[in-house]
Amino acid sequence: MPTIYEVARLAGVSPATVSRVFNGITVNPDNVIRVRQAAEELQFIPNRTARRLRRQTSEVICLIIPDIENPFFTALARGVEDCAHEGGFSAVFCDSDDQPDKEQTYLKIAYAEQMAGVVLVPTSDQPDLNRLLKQGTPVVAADRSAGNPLVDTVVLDNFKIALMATESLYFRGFRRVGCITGPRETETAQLRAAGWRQAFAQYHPKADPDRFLRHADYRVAGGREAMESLLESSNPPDAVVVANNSMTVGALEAMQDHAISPNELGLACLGDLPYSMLQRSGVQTYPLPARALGHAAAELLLQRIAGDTGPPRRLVVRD
Amino acid sequence: MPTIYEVARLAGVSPATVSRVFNGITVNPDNVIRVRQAAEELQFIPNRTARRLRRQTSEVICLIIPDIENPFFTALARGVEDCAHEGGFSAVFCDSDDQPDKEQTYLKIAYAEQMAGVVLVPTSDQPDLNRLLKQGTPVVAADRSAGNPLVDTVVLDNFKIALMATESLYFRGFRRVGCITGPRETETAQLRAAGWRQAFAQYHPKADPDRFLRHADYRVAGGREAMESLLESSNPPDAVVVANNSMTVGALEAMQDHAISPNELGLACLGDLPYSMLQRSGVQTYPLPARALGHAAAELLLQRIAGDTGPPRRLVVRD
DNA sequence: CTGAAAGCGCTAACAT
DNA sequence: ATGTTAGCGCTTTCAG
Repeated sequence: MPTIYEVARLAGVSPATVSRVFNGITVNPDNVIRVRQAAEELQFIPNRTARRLRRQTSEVICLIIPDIENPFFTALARGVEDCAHEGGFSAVFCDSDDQPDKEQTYLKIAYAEQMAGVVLVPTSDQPDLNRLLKQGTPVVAADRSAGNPLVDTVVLDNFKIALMATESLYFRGFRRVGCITGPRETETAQLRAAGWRQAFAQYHPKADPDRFLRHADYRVAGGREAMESLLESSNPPDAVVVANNSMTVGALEAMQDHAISPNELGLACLGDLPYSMLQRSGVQTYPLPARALGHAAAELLLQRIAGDTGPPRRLVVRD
Repeated sequence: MPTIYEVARLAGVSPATVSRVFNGITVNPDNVIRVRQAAEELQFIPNRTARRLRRQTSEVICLIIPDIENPFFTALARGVEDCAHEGGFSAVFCDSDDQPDKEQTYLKIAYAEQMAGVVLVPTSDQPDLNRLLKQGTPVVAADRSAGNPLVDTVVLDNFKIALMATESLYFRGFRRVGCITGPRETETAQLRAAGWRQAFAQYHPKADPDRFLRHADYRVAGGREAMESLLESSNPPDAVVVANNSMTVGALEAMQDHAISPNELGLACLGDLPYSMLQRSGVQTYPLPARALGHAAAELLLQRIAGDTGPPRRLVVRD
């Protein structure tokens, strides 16, 4: 591993000059050339560890997501990566696997590795960000808030998305639109349910919405059970808004078991179905702009890294 | 950011002792306790950058995949992450986005960041691994080889998987099984086609297999076009082996356009279809053990990191 | 078992 | 514009 010193010797300059060349600081053009040649010859790449130790920061940002196998989060990751790239940063991804302690581990690593910043899709309600923030490493919460008033948050307009999906089902002529949303304690699930509630209340001011609402776990099996439960209720809905892609698949399975087609029972799905197959199944999908979400979160993060110290912001990504 | 020195002062010992405590080196139990307390009090976390600079290596391994939105690679990532975790390492993921220059960038970063090792799913034929290898950073190629006889390689048995998928279609009674495989220059695509060829030749010793084979790009649209092309040929197959999940979706779309059901035209898909929906569509799927592949690759990598200097190995993951 | 001290490779004052 | 030098925080000889 050649160092700056060897390059300096070969180029006949001081190490500082080599450093300057690699940091774009004004240097005599002649020397620039000689340094570049020497570096080329030695296959020199600046050691980032040393640089980082000296500078106390890196050019790497870290994205922590709860599930690397979920297309929503990988699309988000793409957005982060794209933005980081545009800004001259690299992005690395970590999978907290929906486990708060793994999340904590990766937060520690981000701290100990002196990452330039962190985009976090929180899996725990109160991730411990103190160390990171105290050290001055900016953190942006994406998709859901981190339960910390100090960190920036970038989210979707979950309420409105659900509201519109519900209304569109009514416009299509359905009469009683139910809802399958995510876990009770999850912010996005609450907001999506709230959006549905608003539309529902408008059409059925006297009805009890809870009879047409189910909480599930954002997974296929949960969606299936929830749909079963709705179908078996005394006064089943004739259409359902499902709060994410996986549960929609489960819902479709349940319908298939009951030999009900999406034409009879209307279905609106929040989030992309990864394969266009399903789009053809008659299910109305409302793609969530996951990539834009990631991009916006990273953009805000880069601003913070660049020194923006304004008050914490809450951004809503519209598309 | 408290340092080892502050902990040392608070604990009334030398920095070296603090270091030893954090590295599991024998230290007087009393001192261990005092150090731990002091560290706790100061919220001390050892600075990995400094450690890394000193030790010239880290406890982080890096996985570079060509597409973070492809479920095959994310499953592979999970395998890597699991294995790293078991071995006390952390894993970070990078997305080369199928672009050789991005791949190169991330390889440079892995070098400059002194990652402990790299699992690479190569996107270019000849990624430049010299620096990494010269420095002694082990690299394991996963899924396809890196065109470098010096690096370990962990792959699936693509030939056999395709062979078996083809045969199973014949067993089910189909008479002419065609094949849609990946890009001509891609190793996995070649091997899968070869597996199909072998079975095909057995049933049709005199036929020209190329009339029943299509190369596409491993994507939905490509699969669709390939299926169109097969359907419109003069003597279309009555069943098709499709070399990956995305192309299978495309193939199904084409069939839907022609109002052909998977019962009339048999379909075998290499790789999981992410949503069980499709499993119900009558398509026979041959799940690829992507997670096991990632796990095996990481396992081999950790062995190398631990000092195993045996000759380069080529592992075939069976399940 | 413990401490002192050197040094990993780089950057950023400070001088020149 | 360039060189000298002092660290960044840690680990690891080397003495004791």
